[in-house]
Amino acid sequence: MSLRLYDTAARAVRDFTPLRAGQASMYVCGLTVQGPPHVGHVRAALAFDVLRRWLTASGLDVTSIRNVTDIDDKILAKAAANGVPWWAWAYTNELACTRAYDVLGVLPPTYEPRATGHIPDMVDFIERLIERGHAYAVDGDVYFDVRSFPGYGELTGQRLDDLQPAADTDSDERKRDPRDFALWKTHKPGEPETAAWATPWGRGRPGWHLECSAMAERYLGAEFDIHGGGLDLRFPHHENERAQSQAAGDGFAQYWLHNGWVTLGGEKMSKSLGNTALVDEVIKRVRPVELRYYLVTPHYRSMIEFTDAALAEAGAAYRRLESFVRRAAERVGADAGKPDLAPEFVAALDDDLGTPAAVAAVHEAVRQGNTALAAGDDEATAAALGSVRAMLAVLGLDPLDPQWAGGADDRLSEVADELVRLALGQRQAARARKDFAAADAIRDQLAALGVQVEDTPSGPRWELSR
RNA sequence: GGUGGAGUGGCCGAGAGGCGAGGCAACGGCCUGCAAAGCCGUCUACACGGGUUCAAAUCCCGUCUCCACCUCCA
Repeated sequence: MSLRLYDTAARAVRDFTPLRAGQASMYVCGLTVQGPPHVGHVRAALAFDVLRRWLTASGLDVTSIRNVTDIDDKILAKAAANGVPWWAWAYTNELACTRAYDVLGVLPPTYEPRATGHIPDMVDFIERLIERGHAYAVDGDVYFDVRSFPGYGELTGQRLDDLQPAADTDSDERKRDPRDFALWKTHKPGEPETAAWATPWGRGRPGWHLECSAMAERYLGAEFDIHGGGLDLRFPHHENERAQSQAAGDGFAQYWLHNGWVTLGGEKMSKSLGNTALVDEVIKRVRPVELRYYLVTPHYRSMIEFTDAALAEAGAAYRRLESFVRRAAERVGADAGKPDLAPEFVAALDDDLGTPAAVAAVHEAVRQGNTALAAGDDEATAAALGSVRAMLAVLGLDPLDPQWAGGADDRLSEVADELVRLALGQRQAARARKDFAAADAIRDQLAALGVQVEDTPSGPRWELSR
């Protein structure tokens, strides 16, 4: 395979060579379930969903792990503020995230572990770090000793002495270095008893970074291929993960991939800034598949500005592709044509997941398909249809995938189709006798109902206008 | 203070030394009874100032503007 990926650690595009031939392993940082997901969150999931689909399409057996962080300071704080148990708060939001992923066609990972389900793994991990001299316990807290690990900062090119001192207020005195970070936090008065687990250092809860190291090792082994997440996770989260795991003796990730932001008003969409567009809200205004197209079409490392106009354009562009697929499928059958990927499409995705050029290849195939359709060339139409559907499937955007079909084949829509055809029959009769006023009146009435009529060489067809 | 990004045509959004990505919108044409859809064509852009080169959006130097990370963040 000739896939090349941009590796944050190398600051360069590198040939992708899996550790185990024929297989690929990826760990993607999922969400801290402190609130419902916004568009930025799902962009990350979608970026790695496309990567996963492309690895699979390239013939690799992919194991994909995406974690859920279900215990942390903000979850405790927000749950308390809302008067519900922290675990209920976390689970409610986890379900909301899962719904958002599902509605956008993000394939479920091979496994989705939760931090709270892996406390023993974390305790083992901490013990290993202490034995190796990379961690120390103070009053029930355990810290990673950054000075003990010479490679600290290599992932993001930071030098320890250049970092702003951590603004951690309470525990500076007890740390060997201000940048030392918590592996384990002791239970504090006022925190729920249910948010504490027994350990050799006393009751407490895990620090944020540790869970990923422990869970990646459990499910993917000491070494694995790809570690992904949002750009904001590079430092400190991924730097710390890398330090922990390598200090503990693991090879850890071979490639580090980071996706860019979704911005709103020029600034990163984020919970703390409050400039978020929640997935649930957005999909009331646009179809989920159009939101997916908007998020998947730009390069995954680019920042994209979230605006209504951009979203509308993405919808229009997608409808062009969709329209061809539907018209071609009506003509030659949905499964006509071989699922051949255009060489430009393959080359584009192999080049660090170049979805923009890949999408351009899809549009080119659609243009050829439209020409074939207009010429009544069924063979060429079928070839284009097979190719377009296969390419869109890699991007998770095949309009005929059951994911996007949306309960179309129930009795009600059958009846609706018959009724529209009845009206269209009247219109055809009027056209035949050159009574265009009557014909146009029927078309206008249908349009008023949201039914858009098109006359094609093989007769009129209709669809709901959007 | 340290680290890393970005500025592209009316708009979105790629590219990263020479061959006009793609889409959206607009306009013209073909098709159509008229439309719609589709196809063809038009709109020759790369923040600014220097430099290197036969050739720069792309490399180098400088300037401006914006964003992000170093504290929780996809």
